[in-house]
Amino acid sequence: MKAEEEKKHISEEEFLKNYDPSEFERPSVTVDNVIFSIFETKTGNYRKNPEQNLYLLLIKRGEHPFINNWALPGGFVRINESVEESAYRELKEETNLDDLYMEQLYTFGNVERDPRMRIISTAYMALIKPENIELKAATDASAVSWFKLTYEFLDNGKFNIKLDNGETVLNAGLIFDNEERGENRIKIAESGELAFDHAKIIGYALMRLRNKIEYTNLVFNLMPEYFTLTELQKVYEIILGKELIKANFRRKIKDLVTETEKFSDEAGHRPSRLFKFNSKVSDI
Amino acid sequence: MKAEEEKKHISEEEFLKNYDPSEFERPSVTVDNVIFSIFETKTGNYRKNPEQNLYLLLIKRGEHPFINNWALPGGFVRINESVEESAYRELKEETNLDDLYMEQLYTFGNVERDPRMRIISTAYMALIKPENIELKAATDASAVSWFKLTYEFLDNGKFNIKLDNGETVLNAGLIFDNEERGENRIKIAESGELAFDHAKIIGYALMRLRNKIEYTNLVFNLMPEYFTLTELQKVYEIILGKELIKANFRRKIKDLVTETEKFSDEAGHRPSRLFKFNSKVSDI
DNA sequence: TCAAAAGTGTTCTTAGTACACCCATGT
DNA sequence: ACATGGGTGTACTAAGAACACTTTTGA
Repeated sequence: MKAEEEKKHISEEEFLKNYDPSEFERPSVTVDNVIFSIFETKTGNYRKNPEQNLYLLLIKRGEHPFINNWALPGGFVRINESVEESAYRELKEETNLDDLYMEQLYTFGNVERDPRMRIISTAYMALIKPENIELKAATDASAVSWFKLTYEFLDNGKFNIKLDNGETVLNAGLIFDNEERGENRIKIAESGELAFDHAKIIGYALMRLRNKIEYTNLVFNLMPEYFTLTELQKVYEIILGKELIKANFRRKIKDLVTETEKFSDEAGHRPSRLFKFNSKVSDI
Repeated sequence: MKAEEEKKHISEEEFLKNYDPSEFERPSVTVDNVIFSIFETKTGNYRKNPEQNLYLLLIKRGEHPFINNWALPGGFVRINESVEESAYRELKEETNLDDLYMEQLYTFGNVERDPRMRIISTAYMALIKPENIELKAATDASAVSWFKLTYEFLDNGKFNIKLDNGETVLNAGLIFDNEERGENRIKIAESGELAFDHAKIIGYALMRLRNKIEYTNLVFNLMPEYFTLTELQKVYEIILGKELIKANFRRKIKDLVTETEKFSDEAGHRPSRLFKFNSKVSDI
């Protein structure tokens, strides 16, 4: 590497040849993907806009442990792929998509988080555009399903997540504990048939999404190419969990979007101009 | 776990007994700590305040690979400790401190990041108060040293870091590439005798510190119990890399600090009131 | 006396909040 | 006609930026 090293008794090359990688007992490493998207559902009323909701992709486990519980899609990091490649590969296996946003969320490394053995898992958060959804059929006897995600904050640091795919409803309860550091800042009060510590991971992802939507252009990754400003506002409202005032919202995001000449029709009210995003923002 | 599982052919208990954890070839997992502190150096001029600087703790490697280069303190995650415990243990081994702030930074998982073997490393950023520094003597023939850290942004996404411990000067060059995702967003142009990808990790930590100082109370962890507002402002200025206007700065942080009845003396100018921090801010 | 830093006040600009109003559409 | 959402204006408040000035100290 550096000239001075050549002078040492053994060279780096020689050192590497003699290095024994089995010297340390190793944990396994997996990735888990928290995949969000926004879908809309038509309402009965011809005047009303379709209802938009936040959705999360889960897989029903076909094996022990946590058999028949729901889990985040993920898998083991292979020895010849980077952690990111691994997350991306798993994501593609589940969603068949290329055009998506992915960011590393957090690495969960508590000793007892998997009953099988010591597993450290790096979680990723992915956002995919609704127009791109093309869900792969369930593989190896395990079901894949999008769950509508709603959540509410309670008073004493508690935080409930509800996941509903039309058949199954999962209710998870989380607790913030500011006395704790790192991974244990969020504790699972009620796992609600979510496997492993995945309720906690989902909680982390939600918080990350909530925070970053305020100061980045993350939403962009949840929107189709053309969208109305009301649709955009609704996505913000869903993620932030509060209503926004239209005029103020529009002033705030006006530099992020570009007006087009297209309009949405098919509505029992005044047609709405379609917009596009015009830039990205760095987000380290 | 759940009642329905009991009905399955094999129980979870039985499943775990037969589970073979050696089924997958596993990467090794390490932690690396980016440990920052602020030290002050007296100036010759009796009127002037001491100069404050940002420092970073590095270890001189006594072994291949990267022998004689400087590296972040860290080590392997043991099979019976969480990743956070591991980072904390390493931190204590190096600094002997309890009272510190630590947060997970990022997990670096590129395949070729360690020439020995496949190593995934979870990096942590730690902030320690200058009053607490009690540096452990160098262990196992490797030197431990605080490096003064300065940095500058260049035009085309480039970013230079200079580390100086009085004897050795390390110059690292990093490049932001917004086309890339995740770990590869920052590339190493010049490693400057920093081992492995540690220049990149330091770059990540610096960016994190810069960003979070704006919307959290992280600085608190770099300040002594009592401090003047000018000292506090200087710490902000060092980390943000720009000068701030005194009156505006004081208005901005006025709710974070509490006035005390103490004053700093020993100066060739008007004595300065000492303040304390009064609250913490959550920072997920 | 004076350099250095402590400490406060003023003015202008920008961003955020709340609310009120009019417009266009399909049934 | 009318419910629904599209679209814009106004008025107030809070936060941010730039600058100017006074005060206090030790040598």
